[in-house]
Amino acid sequence: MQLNRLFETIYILLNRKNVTAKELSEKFEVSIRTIYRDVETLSATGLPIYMSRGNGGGISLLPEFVLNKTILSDSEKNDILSALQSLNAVNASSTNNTLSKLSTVFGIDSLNWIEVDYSDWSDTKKTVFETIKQATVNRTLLHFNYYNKNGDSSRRTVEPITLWFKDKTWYLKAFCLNKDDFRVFKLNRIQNIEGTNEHFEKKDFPNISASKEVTIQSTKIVIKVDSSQSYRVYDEFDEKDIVKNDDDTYTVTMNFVEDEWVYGYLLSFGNYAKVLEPPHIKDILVDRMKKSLENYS
DNA sequence: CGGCCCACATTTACGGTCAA
DNA sequence: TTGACCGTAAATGTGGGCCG
Repeated sequence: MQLNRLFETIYILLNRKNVTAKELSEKFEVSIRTIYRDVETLSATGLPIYMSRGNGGGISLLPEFVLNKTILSDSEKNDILSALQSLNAVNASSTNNTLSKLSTVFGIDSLNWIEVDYSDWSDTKKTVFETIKQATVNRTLLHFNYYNKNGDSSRRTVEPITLWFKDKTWYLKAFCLNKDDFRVFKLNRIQNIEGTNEHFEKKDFPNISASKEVTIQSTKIVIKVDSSQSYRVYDEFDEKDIVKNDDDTYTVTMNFVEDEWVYGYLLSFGNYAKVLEPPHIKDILVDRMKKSLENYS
């Protein structure tokens, strides 16, 4: 990967609306295939780069990106220039280095600081996650159907801000255009997600505690677990939430958003755990087990 | 003759593989 | 990492024939 080729490509794109891969390949004296690979790399940094086919087609940056001064100021353009010059002078070598410089210049925090292994996720969940990730990085609007607790669905258009992992579950912090307010969406309840090319100005998500609207109501649940499950207890909970009892059992305190998942999760301990608090969850679980029993009798 | 449609050509992107 | 080669797809351009 020739380093400054990427920078120069961007610089050319900033000054020209469109350039074909062939043209670039001739300029840089590399093959067309290499140019396409470069574009792939640039795209991976979150740069809104796209290509169009046919006569008059070629490689370009999203016009909003080039024109919008808030995204790319003159000083940032100068940054690119100086980065180019310094690279020419130093002749540095490392793709990672290039990518992080690019990210810095463009103010895009899309580097691989986090890795999510979703090999055992369903295709739907993967799609939802990937679409949100792309839209968050590129700051483009998202459309999706959202199911609330009661199973009612509504079509939403949102400005994604952050993917958020809390209590073993993924959430999306976003600005909802339908409600004209900030909202937190549970990924599991999102369906028929669609990305768009419509850009938006990034807003800062308000402090959770400052806004009641977006507070996620979690329930304090206390369970007593058999010692045979110690591997699960220490694997899945924080040490400070685990109390080892004299009778060789564990008392675990957890805070979860109460929903189907939690009931299933608690039941997954089978007869090795017992819910101590709150009473209403106890009742729900008893009810479920009774119904399960009926199914098998 | 002018306008329309269709088939074909051209230009460009896109992804895979393999060897250097 | 790159280049060479392969096939494929999509958008656009072109030319010829048909029809009113």
